[in-house]
Amino acid sequence: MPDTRYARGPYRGAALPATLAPNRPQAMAGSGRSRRAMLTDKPTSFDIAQRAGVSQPTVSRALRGDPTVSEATRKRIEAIAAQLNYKVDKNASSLRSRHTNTLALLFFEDPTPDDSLINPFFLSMLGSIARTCALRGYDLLTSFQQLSSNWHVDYEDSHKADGIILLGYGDYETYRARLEQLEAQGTHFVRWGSVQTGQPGTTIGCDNVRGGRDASAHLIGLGCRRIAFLGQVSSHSPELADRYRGACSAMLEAGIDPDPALQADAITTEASGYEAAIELLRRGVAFDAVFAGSDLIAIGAMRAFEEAGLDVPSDVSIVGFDDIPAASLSHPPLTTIAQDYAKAGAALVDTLLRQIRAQSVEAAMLPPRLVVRRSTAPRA
Amino acid sequence: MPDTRYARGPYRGAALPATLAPNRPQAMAGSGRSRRAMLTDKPTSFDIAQRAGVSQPTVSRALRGDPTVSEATRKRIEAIAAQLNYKVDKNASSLRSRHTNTLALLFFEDPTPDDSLINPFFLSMLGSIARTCALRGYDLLTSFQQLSSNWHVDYEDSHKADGIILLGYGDYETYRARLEQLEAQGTHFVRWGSVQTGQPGTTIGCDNVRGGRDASAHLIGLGCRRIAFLGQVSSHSPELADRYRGACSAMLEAGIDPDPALQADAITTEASGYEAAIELLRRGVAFDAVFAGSDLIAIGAMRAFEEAGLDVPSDVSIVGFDDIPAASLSHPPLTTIAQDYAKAGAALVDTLLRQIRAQSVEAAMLPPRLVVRRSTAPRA
DNA sequence: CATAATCCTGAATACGTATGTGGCCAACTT
DNA sequence: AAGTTGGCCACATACGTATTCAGGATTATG
Repeated sequence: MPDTRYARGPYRGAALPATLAPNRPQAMAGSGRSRRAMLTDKPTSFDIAQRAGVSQPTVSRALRGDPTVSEATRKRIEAIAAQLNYKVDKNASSLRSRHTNTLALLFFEDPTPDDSLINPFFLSMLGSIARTCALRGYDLLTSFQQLSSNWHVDYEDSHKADGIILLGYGDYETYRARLEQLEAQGTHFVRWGSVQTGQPGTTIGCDNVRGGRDASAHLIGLGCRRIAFLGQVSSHSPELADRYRGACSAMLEAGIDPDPALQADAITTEASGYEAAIELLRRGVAFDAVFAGSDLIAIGAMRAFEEAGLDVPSDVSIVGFDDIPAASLSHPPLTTIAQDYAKAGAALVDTLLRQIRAQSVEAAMLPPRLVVRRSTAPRA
Repeated sequence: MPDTRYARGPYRGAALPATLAPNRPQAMAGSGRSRRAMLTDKPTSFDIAQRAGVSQPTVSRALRGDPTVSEATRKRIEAIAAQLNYKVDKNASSLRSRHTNTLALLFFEDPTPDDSLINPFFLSMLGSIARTCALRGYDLLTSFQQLSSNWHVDYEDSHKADGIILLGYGDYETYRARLEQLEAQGTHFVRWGSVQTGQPGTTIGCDNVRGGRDASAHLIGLGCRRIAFLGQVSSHSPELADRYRGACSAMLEAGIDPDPALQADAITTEASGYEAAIELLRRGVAFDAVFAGSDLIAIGAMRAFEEAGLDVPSDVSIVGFDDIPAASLSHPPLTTIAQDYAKAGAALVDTLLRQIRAQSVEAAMLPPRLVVRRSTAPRA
């Protein structure tokens, strides 16, 4: 096998024929370019350079605000660029500079690959993330995938994005394996989730323990003593487990012993919340309040209670978590622990950008906020 | 001014010195490349070529399934590429081939640039569009902007995307100007909205007239005779106007004369629906049913009616439009006209792709579907 | 067996930008 | 006035892939 077959470059060291010049010989002295139709061909930095009487590199530098270009030259170039409606070619720019000014958002929800049932909480987050990206001058690539797909490994390798934001619920064991893979690759990424030590990558999340504590404290303050929790508390959904833990600690502080019979598993869907409430009722244990692991669970539970003839809040007070848009539209409007979408999205984007720029990053927990609506009331 | 200053290419036609070869002289015969650290450097098609004993173009062809590459060669190349975890560089690929395999989604909502109040209908659409893009092998760039921004003109010019999907409500006059600008530029785009003749570009939308007719027919079938409409009917929001027109035609067919006093303006928010219902009550005109221009309007109206002591559906039946997730969670669950998100997203993406591929495209209207829940009931 | 058709591959090069380096000129130093 | 500094800019080139063209090898054809 000849060792020159895979050589880079056209001539492999042989002298170049004098009749061949590299790079667009037809554009010599600008004549070739001007023969082309300006209406169909987007202008390039060479076109701008030609009109401005400068070289192409000067155009590139001027448009990016490089201080080595004089003010007068820059102004002139900017004017011509605007006039010709010139836009920097993103692909060429990224190819040369090795960064894309684009972030990727991976949105996964393993148990529910159904279009319409995307958790509203994450959709609100998406809005916030998209807006923050725009403010920072970054584009956002969005993808909805199964957690088990290989989507995440592609994005940096193929230079589509400079970093990845991970958003979603899913089985935490699968999730963790993916995170470790990303970290091993050296991919820049941040995730939204339960903040715990010893996890791969950087996590931004709500202070779920404190949120759970606040929810319980609110109910206890209303005179409730038998507080049920609806939501999975296994290691597969760390957020819900954290919320439960916070709730328990508030109860213990108030001298209430958390009763395992008052906890029923549910995942974050309305249907699952409905089922969990039915299960709770079936057990026949007394309760005067429900802390639901999420708003969707709470809304499902309220439907079950209504069907069972229980009144919210006079028979049972309910607190949710997330403050999704539907929470204020439910009947009655739901008392809940709000997460600040705007801050959360900004924190995710800014942390990722710091990581991309090789600045120090650290996990962060955002404070939740109790929003009292009409699903909770003092005990009679 | 010398006329060679802006010339393309390094030598401006002079004979090339024999000692200089274009393109990576240090990579001659592969030696330069192999000196670099493989762990930090992503492999290129040259690396694959070297290991496979073929040239770089053959690698490029093989990985894109070009039939001129023999099966044996392709298999070998694919194996090596997989082993080295090689990924085609998106920027280089797009730069050379002049297409990006990326679509852009522009999401605007002019009156409400607020993060949290994004219309849930569009968020559901986003999920469907993202999923369809993934199925078609396209990436999706997402942006939330004001309609008045210049976002849309950038995307094709800077070669970030091959086409644009426009989604959102907003003042139709501003909107139309933007559409004309896009068309003049020759940008590939489709929009979701009211399908009308003589509009710039290609529009995909729900058959709003038929939806309005179905909603009214349903109410008439329940014995309602005084049907109010909540929603703007001006040319600024053509969808709502279409829905109203459909409602009126159903009433006329049933021998009912639409009463202008039974129409109150509202935009697509819960708050606006609430206000419109208050306004309707204030007028003191009798009505036995409400057709709301959207689910959010309907939910706001239900809140107003509850506060006014009116029972839904025994005092007044209500029909919404869109079937957003919250519609089934409201109290009572909302009868509404459903739009098929999955089909809508697929239609938008596929129409845009046809346009990009220079195939024939045409506007399309998707059939709506009446979903009866508990906010409507036969008149006593 | 010569010639044509076919198949496969390599050589050469373009895509449009960003950036390291060197050089020219004017404004300064001693 | 000779040397020195910055300020600005042009030159040369790399980034990694896709594509056109031409040619070698193989097979089909007469």
